[in-house]
Amino acid sequence: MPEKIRPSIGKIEGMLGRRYGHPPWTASRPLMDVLVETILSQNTSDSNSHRAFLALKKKYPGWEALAGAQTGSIARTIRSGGLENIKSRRIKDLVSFILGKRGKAGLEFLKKMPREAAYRYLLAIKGVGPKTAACTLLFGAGIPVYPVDTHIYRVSSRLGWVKRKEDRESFQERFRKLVPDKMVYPLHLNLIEHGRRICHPRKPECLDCCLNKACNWKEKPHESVH
DNA sequence: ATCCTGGACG
DNA sequence: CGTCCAGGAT
Repeated sequence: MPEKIRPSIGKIEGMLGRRYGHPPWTASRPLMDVLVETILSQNTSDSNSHRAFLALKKKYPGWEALAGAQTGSIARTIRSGGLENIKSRRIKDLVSFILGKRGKAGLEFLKKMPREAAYRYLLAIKGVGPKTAACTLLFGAGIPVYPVDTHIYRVSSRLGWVKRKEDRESFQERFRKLVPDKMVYPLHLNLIEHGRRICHPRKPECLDCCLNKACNWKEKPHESVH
C-alpha cells in the first residue's frame, strides 16, 4: 500500500512546476561557500543566515584566514545569524581541517568522488548533518542528492510520503531513490516554496493549495469555512 | 511582550 | 530530549 508513492512524485512535481515555475539549475558556486552558508542556515531563517554569510565572507574573503582567526571574532561577525558560538567553532574547525589536509580551504575535490563517498565525507565533519551535506552537494555541485529540511519533511508528511515514525534522515535516504534525478532540484525548491507560502506548519492554506486534489491529509480544514 | 521558526550534537 | 540564538510574526 505505501508503494503508490512513486507515481505521485511525478504528478506533484508537475503541479508544483505549473504553479511556481521550473527553477533552472544555476551555475555552481564554490563548494566551501555553499557548505559554510548552509551551516549558517541551520535552524536559522534565510534572511538572518544570509546576512551572516555576507558578513563572514566580507571579513574573511578567502576562507583560509578563518583557520587563524579567534573564534570570538568569527562569532561576532556572524552574530546576527544566531547560534554564533557553536557555528563559529564548527566553521573554524572545518576550514582548519580541510586546509590542513588538502593545503587549501576548498572542497572541489568532492566533485570527482562518487556521490556516496562525497556525501559520507561531508557527513563525517562535525556540524554537518544529512541536510547540510545534501544541500552542499546539490547546490554546489549539482549532484542529485535530496536534502530534506523542515518544510520538505512537513509537506511530504501531509502528502503521505513519509512513513509512520520515519525520521527526517531515513526519509531523505529512502525518498532519494524514488525521485528521478532530473526532478530532484525542482522538487526540492518548489516543495520548500510551497511549504513557506501555503503549507504552513500551523495553519496551512488548503483552500489555496495547488495540491489540494492530490493531498489526502486528514487534518485538512473543511471546505465550508464560512 | 511573548511566540515561533530553524539542524545538529552531547 | 535539552541546548544553542536572533529576528520576524503575532
